[in-house]
Amino acid sequence: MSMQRSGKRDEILDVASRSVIEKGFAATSIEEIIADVGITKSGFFYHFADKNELAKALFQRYIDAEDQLFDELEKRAFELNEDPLHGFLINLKLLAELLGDLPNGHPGCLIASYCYQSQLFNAEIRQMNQSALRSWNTRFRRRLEEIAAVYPPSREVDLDELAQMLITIVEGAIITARAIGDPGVLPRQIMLYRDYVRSIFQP
Amino acid sequence: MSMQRSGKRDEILDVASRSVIEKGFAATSIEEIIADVGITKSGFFYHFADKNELAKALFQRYIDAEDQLFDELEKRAFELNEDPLHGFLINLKLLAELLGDLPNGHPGCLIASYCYQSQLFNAEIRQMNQSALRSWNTRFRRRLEEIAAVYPPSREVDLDELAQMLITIVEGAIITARAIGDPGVLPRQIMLYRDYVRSIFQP
DNA sequence: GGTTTACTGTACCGGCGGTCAAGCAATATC
DNA sequence: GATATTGCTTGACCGCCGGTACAGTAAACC
Repeated sequence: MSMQRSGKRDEILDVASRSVIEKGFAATSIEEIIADVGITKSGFFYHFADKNELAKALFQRYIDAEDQLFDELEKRAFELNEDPLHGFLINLKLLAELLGDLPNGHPGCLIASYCYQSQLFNAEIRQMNQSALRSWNTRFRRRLEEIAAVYPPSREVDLDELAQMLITIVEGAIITARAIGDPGVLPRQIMLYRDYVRSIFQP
Repeated sequence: MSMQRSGKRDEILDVASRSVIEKGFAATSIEEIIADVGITKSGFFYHFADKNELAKALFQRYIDAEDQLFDELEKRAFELNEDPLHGFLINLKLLAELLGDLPNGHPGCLIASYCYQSQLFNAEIRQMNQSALRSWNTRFRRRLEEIAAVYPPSREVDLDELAQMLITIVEGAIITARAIGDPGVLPRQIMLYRDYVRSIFQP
């Protein structure tokens, strides 16, 4: 009986993460998680003080994974074309493909999920949510500023808002995709955004 | 003591609707609703067989209100300018103003709220969700088709996807607005969509 | 005057989030 | 080889909440 240190904590996070994305945080019961993991209730509360602490850990995990994903996509895109505009357009194409290719569309976004149940969480988690969104916004805005420096925009547009538009569309598309049961919405909407960006910088 | 017929049912819906938009459905307890309304638990279950029936009624109410709102905005817009493109652009402007003007930004969208907690609800509600989104999509696509008939698009674009983009952006903007605590996101994102539409039909 | 409508009152059930105290086996430290 | 620490288990318990069951009641409608 090999007793790996702290093995159950990760198992809890794995099981909980799947359940939360599928059913939402509120509908994910601790009793269900511990049954899946094969652990007792006290075992759960040994690792997490309460359900909020579980939410926090899940959230941090999700944000880190998304950050890494964005990093990799950006890197691959700009390896293919180092021009700021065309690199970004490739980046968007890769993003569209990735989000369209996942098993059943995108698994859903914890940001939005948590946002709609914000009263279930404390200020700390809402703060994490906010700073994650801001950091993604900054990431995309910087890319857009690099583009604008080389390709003067055909009409005046606020680059911060344009960066926010990508996040907005991804969040919104996840919702509509789930609601109408068509995972194709996500890649198609990203491609529309891509078309819009191109129309601004390369009319 | 004037006993108006079925008065409490509406009161329940009013109170519940406020709470659901603010906190989410799961975090809205029946006990809290009945305390606010000043009713007993049995009184609640006289009107609604279970919490799911409450969700259904709230949802139908929300969809009807949104439908009416879209109707009015459209009517006002096309009274100001009957050209399909300019009428639609005014329609979007009015929508942006309305959503930016509401007390604390938009109160939130039940569609998305329910979407992220879909396992809490039964197939009937998911069906309502789906058909509401489809009908809004059709509404906007028809407008875009009328525009395309007069203003041939500068580049090929799927009008159904373009219609879906508006819904996607509104849903997404509600989320980002809430998450970063800036109600201005909603009108600004709609105005970006407006700019995109104009760039397609009137480059 | 009888039925229907719109509730109230009371009592109860099971699931869930959460708490508390004690114990125990494996590992790390002295 | 004793001792502390880590990572749990066992088990008992609390209060809130969704939901059920059923009897009663006052007004409104026919």
